[in-house]
Amino acid sequence: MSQKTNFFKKAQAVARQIPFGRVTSYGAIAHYLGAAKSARTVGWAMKASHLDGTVPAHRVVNSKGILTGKHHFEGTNLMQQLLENEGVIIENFQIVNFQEIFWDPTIELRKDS
DNA sequence: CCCGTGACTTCCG
DNA sequence: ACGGAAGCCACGG
Repeated sequence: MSQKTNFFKKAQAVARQIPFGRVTSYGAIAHYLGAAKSARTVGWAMKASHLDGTVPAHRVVNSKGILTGKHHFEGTNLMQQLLENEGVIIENFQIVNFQEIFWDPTIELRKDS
């Protein structure tokens, strides 16, 4: 199986399921995976996912809605531009309507049909 | 094999 | 309420 690392694979899977115009946090994904303290590893997966090009890592920010990983993207404001392009309001590299567009996998991806 | 780093979060004092 | 330290997982040297 290609599942070298469940955490990595799962984090990428969740990030990939993020709907358009929505954002989430590392902790939310980590908590959904059952490891709230492993948020850093989620960010690692984002980096790898970004290299993979199949996961919208620009939709993933920290708990404060700040584009922490913007510096890891191409250029400097690419991440912000992508989010704004989706209708996300960002000010000073921070999502203004973060709570409004926050997408929680623990709630949205609830096994509850 | 051991140590350090990293796009974070939570707990303890 | 604020500040500092620990925790967790994976990868690189």
